[in-house]
Amino acid sequence: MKKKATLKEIANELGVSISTVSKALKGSPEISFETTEKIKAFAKLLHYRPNNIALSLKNRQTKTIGVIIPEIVHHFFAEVIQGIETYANEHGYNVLIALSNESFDKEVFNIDTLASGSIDGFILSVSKGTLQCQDFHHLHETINQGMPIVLFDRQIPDISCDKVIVDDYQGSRRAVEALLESGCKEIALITTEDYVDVGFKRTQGYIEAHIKKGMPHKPSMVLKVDDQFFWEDALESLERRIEALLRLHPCIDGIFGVNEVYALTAMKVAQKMGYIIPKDIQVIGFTDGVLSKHAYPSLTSIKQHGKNMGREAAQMLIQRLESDDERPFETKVLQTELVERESTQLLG
Amino acid sequence: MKKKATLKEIANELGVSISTVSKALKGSPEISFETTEKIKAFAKLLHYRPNNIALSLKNRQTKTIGVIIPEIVHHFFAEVIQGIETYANEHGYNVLIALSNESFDKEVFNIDTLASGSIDGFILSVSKGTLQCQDFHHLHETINQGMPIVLFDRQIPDISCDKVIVDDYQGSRRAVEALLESGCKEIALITTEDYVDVGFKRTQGYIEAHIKKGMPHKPSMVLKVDDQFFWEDALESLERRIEALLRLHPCIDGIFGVNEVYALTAMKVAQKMGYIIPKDIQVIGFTDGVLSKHAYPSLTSIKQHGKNMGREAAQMLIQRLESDDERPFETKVLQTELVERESTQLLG
DNA sequence: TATGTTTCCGAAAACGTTTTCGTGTTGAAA
DNA sequence: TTTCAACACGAAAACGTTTTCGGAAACATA
Repeated sequence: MKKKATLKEIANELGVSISTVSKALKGSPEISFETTEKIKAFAKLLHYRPNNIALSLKNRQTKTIGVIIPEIVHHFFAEVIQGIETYANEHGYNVLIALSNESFDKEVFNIDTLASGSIDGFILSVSKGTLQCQDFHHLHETINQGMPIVLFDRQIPDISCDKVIVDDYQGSRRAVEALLESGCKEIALITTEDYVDVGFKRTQGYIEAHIKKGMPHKPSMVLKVDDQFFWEDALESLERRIEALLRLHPCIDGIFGVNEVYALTAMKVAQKMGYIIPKDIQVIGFTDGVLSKHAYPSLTSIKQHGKNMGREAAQMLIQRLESDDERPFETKVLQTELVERESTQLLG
Repeated sequence: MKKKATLKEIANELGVSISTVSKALKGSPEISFETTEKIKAFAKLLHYRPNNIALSLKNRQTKTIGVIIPEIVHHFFAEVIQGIETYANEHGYNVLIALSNESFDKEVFNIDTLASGSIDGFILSVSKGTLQCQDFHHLHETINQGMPIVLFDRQIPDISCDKVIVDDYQGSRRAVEALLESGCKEIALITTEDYVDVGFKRTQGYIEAHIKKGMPHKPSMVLKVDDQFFWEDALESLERRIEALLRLHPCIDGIFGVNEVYALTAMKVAQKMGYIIPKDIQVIGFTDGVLSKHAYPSLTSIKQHGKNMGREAAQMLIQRLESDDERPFETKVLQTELVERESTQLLG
């Protein structure tokens, strides 16, 4: 590896001072035309590129915000990042992304490395690993250290920072209500274990919808899937469990999946078993992503407006970065939208 | 925003020197036990976190590699990043991701900001915008500046750096040959415009397969889609064009899509028109991602081994970073694999 | 000639850290 | 008492910038 050119080298070669080089390169009127030209030409020859890191050392800010997400394949996270990027770029900030891969250790590591100089603030969605071990010391440390954090999507209590979340409860309730209103009597729920906050809330919405409509909800119609590890045959295992559920309850005429994959897999299993979608069984998923759109039949789902979420998060962070007053921390709750496609026959 | 604690502050408060604080915090035996304890306690109180940026200024390296990808929603890119991360972490490097959103300007901007201090080297897949305007000055500058680059997936000629690519030509040829061998007579191709390198190569493979098998290939069976802009009704437009193609050639009994979405959409349209997959029409897609797996019927496709690609890229980059000798630049060509699922009835 | 005003440039500090090389104090061995 | 090592700590340089301040030279004015 060649080493990089510096102001000092240019200055030495040309027999001028470092300050002169710096000013010339910035086009300062202090420096004469000839000197400026000479320096610029030589800098170009050496492929000089200023070292911003030295700069941020001086300025104590990097104009960069760090985003840490648990997973990159997730369409929802991709949308959020789009939203963050758009807003951040409009306001002169750059965005850097790092992955936690749902692991507590990697989350801590990434926060540590980024927090120490590379960025001005964080936008992050905590990993499942962190949610499980309930260890938030890294977040507290970062906040105490004076670096603002905005949490999105996955909620955690007892942490003092801005948050943007989706109204999972409402969204899920409306979806299940819509199914009930369109005539479904027996709606299965495919959800995660309760320690995943969003899974829990969506489950709550499912239950509340039944209560509100005066319908009974049977716990045996709820399938809780532990998706902690993405082992090889996770999908097959899921399919088998769904098939068992459908065999056990032939009366099922509606399925609500707490995410795209659950809903889609359920639809696939049902189709293989001979059910016609949406005639025999109607299906709704949470999180509106590529899978829903490209499925056959395409999947009715609850859209989370990931871009908005990203925008909101970026806005909250940048506001806090650029003001000195200590405003109280906010929590923004974003509403969802029911996008109807071919997997349902809803009313209205 | 609170300001961050520094060594100097700790030193002043405790009436010792900066060097003493630094050494104490690092657990140097030079410093007495009591002093060390006192300093550590106080540092904790102040939520001190060392500023790595100052360090990388000294060391002239950051142990971080930058990855720039055109899009984040793409499953293939996600896999590549997984591969990069795994290898990089194993070798003590951190990974930072930035997005170009297929835009030339953003690619340049990201390279500029990252290149100036934050990272030691790049792994990147050039944006479509860059491919179109054919302006590679930012890459040349970065390389000349002494920062190594590894290009992956999308090829560009005349640029001196390491590259990792998929054998698009072979992969595509094998897929089409497999279709022909299983009895297909009329295979439609859905591909991109030729300026997208991978699209072009996959098209070549399609043509060569026909030539090798002594089958005629009709240009009218090839649908070239311009996917440069993801405008609102891109999908509907694609569907209409595929439908038109199928109506024009009722004899079509095989479809090869140059990516997941093309193949999947084709399958969906065919199903809507009453064709049974794979009995009436067999379908294969390039790029094996989530969509293929979750489709119904699931899609036979050409797996690109994104993780391997990421590993290879990371390995090449780190090797170059850690050795001084100027090895000649390499280009690694990775083979593909045909993953058979439900959308085909291949032989053997 | 003496004074003021440009014009052009350099010295030096600052940012936060690590590290090398002192230096002063102790205690022990000669 | 002298000599030496061990110990505990500090001073200062270095990394690459920007910026403030100052100063020398050239020129114009009185």
